[in-house]
Amino acid sequence: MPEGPSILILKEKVQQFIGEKVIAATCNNDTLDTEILTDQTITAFKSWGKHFLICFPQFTIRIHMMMFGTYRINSHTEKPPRLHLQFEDGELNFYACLLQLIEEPLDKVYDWSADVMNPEWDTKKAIKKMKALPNLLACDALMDQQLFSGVGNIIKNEVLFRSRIHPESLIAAMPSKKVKEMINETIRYSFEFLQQKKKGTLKRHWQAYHKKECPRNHVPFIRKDTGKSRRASFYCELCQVKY
DNA sequence: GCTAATGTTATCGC
DNA sequence: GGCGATAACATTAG
Repeated sequence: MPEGPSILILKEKVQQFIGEKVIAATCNNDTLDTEILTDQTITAFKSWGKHFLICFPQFTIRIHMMMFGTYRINSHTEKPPRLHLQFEDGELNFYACLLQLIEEPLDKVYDWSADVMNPEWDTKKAIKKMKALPNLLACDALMDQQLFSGVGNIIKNEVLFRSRIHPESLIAAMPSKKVKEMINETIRYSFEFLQQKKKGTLKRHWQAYHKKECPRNHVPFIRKDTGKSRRASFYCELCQVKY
């Protein structure tokens, strides 16, 4: 279900529960002791990349949707939710996700400047981190959640196509101007993704992801599992330069 | 009915 | 112990 932008949409949709007290909570496996949630009041919803964070006064619940995670707000499906939060007036349900209790302060756990959609995003820091990885490929860099938290396979493919970079390019071989261009496009496209996802027009505007041919010169796209993660890349050998 | 897919973590073998 | 490769998990549109 989610790359970073989809988590921002979730965060927006649950704003009504801030300040609400959990009157009951359940978990359909034993990955979280939900007893600690009873009578606790939600102080905030936060996100770091693909992590969705439900904040309580003394701790935070981390939710990761993986590939197939879903949620329902003030409704539920026929299946028992992984996490169910019952409020006086409403309910929140999460399915097929990973749950984790965080007891440390979030600022100690998360580097907010690594989240491509966070206002604290830090391009210079990202470049510095990439320089420490001499064999890093562009496709792996974008998928690395420590470098570009929130980027998934869709954003990766669209960014590489739009900035005309071959997925198997060596970051260290790219001119610094090109690296910056890739980073700027990552931020820009992530927000475009957000707007289009909200409008329901996301798929319609894909230029590379799952596309058959290059919209620039109409040659067939190469589809190849690339990089350490071996995730599918869709790219044009004519216009995407391999550094 | 089968396949593939927006992802991460655990485990195995070297 | 560290590394990479592989398996495991879980959902649903097409």
